Amino acid sequence: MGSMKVHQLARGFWEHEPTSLTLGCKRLRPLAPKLANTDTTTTTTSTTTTTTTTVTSFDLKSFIRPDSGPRKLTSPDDKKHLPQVETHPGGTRWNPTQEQIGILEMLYRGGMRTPNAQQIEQITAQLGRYGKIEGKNVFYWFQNHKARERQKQKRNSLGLSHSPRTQAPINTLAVDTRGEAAEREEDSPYKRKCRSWAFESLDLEETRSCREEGDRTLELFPLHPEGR
Amino acid sequence: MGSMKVHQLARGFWEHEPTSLTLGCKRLRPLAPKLANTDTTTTTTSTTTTTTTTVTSFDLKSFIRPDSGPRKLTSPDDKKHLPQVETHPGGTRWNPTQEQIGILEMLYRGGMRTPNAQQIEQITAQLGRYGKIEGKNVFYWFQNHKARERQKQKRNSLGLSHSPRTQAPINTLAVDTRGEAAEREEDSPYKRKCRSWAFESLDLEETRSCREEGDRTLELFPLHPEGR
DNA sequence: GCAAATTAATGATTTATTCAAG
DNA sequence: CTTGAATAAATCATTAATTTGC
Repeated sequence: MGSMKVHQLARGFWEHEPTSLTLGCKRLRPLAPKLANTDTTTTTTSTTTTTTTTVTSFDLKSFIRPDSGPRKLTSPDDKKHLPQVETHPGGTRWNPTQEQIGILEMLYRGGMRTPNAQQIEQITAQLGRYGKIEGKNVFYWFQNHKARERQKQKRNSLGLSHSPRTQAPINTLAVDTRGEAAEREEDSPYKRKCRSWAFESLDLEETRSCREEGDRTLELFPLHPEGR
Repeated sequence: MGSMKVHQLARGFWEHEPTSLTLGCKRLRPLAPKLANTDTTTTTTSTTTTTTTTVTSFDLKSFIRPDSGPRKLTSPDDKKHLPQVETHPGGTRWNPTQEQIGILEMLYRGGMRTPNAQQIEQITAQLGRYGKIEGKNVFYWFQNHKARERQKQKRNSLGLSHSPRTQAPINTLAVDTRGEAAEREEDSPYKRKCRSWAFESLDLEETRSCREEGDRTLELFPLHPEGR
């Protein structure tokens, strides 16, 4: 469940010791035909690794072609998933509970627009009490909410007040269903703050393959399968 | 240097154990006036900690207002940084070495456009051999390079060939200074892949304040000061 | 009443712009 | 003026609502 590992293995990766990258963990890609050209399989991800060869040097080939590739190989039954996609029980995307949304809206009304990493962590921690949630969800929520409030407001101001003015100062009374009053504030577009950041998931399959002990895979977030 | 901690403290945060979150590390927000009523405590549970008072409830106030706000409090000397921003010696932003760029361009020419988290890690690790670098740099590089190659190409096609055609098939001979041939490929805008993710930096000031031991702050990336 | 078919919301990504360090 | 960094806008893709036919 929601957890992140980032221990051993992660350290190895991120700290990029000048050594050979210790790609110790194989990464066996189930599919990945040997031909490898065009390939479009979507997901696959990975690094590819032309399978076998150990890898110790940079080996550019293994990087290119993030995904995509001919789906041959799988032959008959195709990618009808089923015995595959089961890795994560719940669903693919975050489905906020009422409490979570309530809190988020409160924060938004309070003036929060682009929380920084630390704030996101805390919010995530708190919201986690009401249901599964990750930091990225919080980040995205604010991004989306901000954008949509903005466009909603624009629509309104254009919709029922013909004069091009009355843009900023007046708090549009054309409220929608929910009270979404406070929006003015000092939204200040472009403020050049620091931004939230982190690398996530990777790919379920791959990560799985690396699993040896039971807790040192690399995943900052509870990698949700979504092979999207 | 480039490393990420994410150990002790981080685990506590991200895993959001239903317990009290142990926000041992203060977090004192310099600003954030005391007003605050409206409260709406909702949740309860720790986190936050408006400065001194221990705090045990959600306390939204401490979240809002990522930054900005009346900078009173700090009183005289202000946030003139200086003795503060020193955490990272070098400069603020990544300054790629020739080798790093060479490799990145190779990858780009090889067809890589939007590497996923795992790829970014590996690339970062390798490029780290030639100089300080973080995953976000790699991420941004690809993003920027892709965008700029695109606009450059557009400029060219419009600039020196009037016929709206000759857009795709021909490899524009109007090369700029550097060889940037391969650009065609199947760039496929919008592919809905999985994306890289991670939370970063936070804020120098705040993070610093948390510092107690010497290595268990929360920062997935070597927080670069840039108080931007 | 229910379940497939549609539509409305909105979570998640990618692309376009903008800012600013060097 | 080049380009790393960050934000905003545009999109895609799911999921929940809502409607419709039985």
